[in-house]
Amino acid sequence: MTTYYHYYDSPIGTLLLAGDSSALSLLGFPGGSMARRHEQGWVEDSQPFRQVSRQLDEYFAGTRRDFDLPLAPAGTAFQQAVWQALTEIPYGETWSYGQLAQHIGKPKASRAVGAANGLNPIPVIIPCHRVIGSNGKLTGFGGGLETKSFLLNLESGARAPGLSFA
Amino acid sequence: MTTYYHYYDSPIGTLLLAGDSSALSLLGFPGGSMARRHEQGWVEDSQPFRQVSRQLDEYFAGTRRDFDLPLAPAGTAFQQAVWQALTEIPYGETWSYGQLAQHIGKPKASRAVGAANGLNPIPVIIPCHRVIGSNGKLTGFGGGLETKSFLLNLESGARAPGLSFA
DNA sequence: CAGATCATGTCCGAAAACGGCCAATACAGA
DNA sequence: TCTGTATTGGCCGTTTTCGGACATGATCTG
Repeated sequence: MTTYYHYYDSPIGTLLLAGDSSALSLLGFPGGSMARRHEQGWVEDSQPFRQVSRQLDEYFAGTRRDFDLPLAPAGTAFQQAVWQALTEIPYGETWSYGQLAQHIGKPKASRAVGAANGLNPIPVIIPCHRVIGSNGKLTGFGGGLETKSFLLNLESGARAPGLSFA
Repeated sequence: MTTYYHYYDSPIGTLLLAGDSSALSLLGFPGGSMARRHEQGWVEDSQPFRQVSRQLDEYFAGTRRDFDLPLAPAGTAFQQAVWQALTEIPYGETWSYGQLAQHIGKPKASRAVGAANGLNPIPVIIPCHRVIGSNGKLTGFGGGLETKSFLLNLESGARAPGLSFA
């Protein structure tokens, strides 16, 4: 099965898109601690990512609230459950790791949820940025906390998204 | 890639042959400690094993001393090296595990060689039975020591192969 | 309020266990 | 002496096991 990839320019930097002809399996930040680059054997081709790119355009423009794309993130059953649950967090809302844990029927697995969250292969589209600590702190994000903050601001409808941490 | 299998009757019992359309990757004894059976998803078909069967026929009849077949044993680099070296032991000869270790350039790895030997996926054809202890004892064989003895007797040209252990 | 405790799934590195070994000893028997 | 048979300690790759570390949070203790 051939894996295709394509670099997409966005307000939060250049993003790596990758997947096969039927579904997206990876969205990576080239920089930061979770840096991902295309691997040997992958084929550069923007064609399979036309839908993805369009919907990302709309999302960053603020005109799209939900993604409608075939996704194929690879992970364990538990991780799949977590990522699935992530897609059920409404645009603009934030849940705590504990709430997410409850939502998948494992109330005490909040920490494991955090770990699974950190391994989300398709951030932004699978909105792991909508999960924050129960005390309101952002606590972590593969693409950097600034990016997490940016996304939350974007979704909050702020006219001029700042970098308000705290 | 489809995996084919076929059961082959031999003087040392029924043998399981398995592989893809291009190479043999497994020869298993259905009984004994190292018992192997065909797995789910494999396809029964004697066709891919015509060459293998013919050469085994000749080998057991005593009219073939070397096999000429495409093999694809799966294993680590070290194991591959050991199995490769095995094929260089002449018919009828026996080496010690230490000699084999030397032959692959790791004189002190005789013990590791023994372990790799025990994982040989294609016994008989890859002649792991030609390796014995430096003191002359047979020490071990997946298909049972009797089988190992039988094969060595066969290769020694004995008219009526007995089960001389000692 | 600041800290300690515990529960949870997964990954990763370290450490230990486990063999189809072998050469160097130590001894018992002739 | 000269055998043959146990015992010991070292050697090597692979597999298994184990202990932390995490994008946490409710509860308990001082």
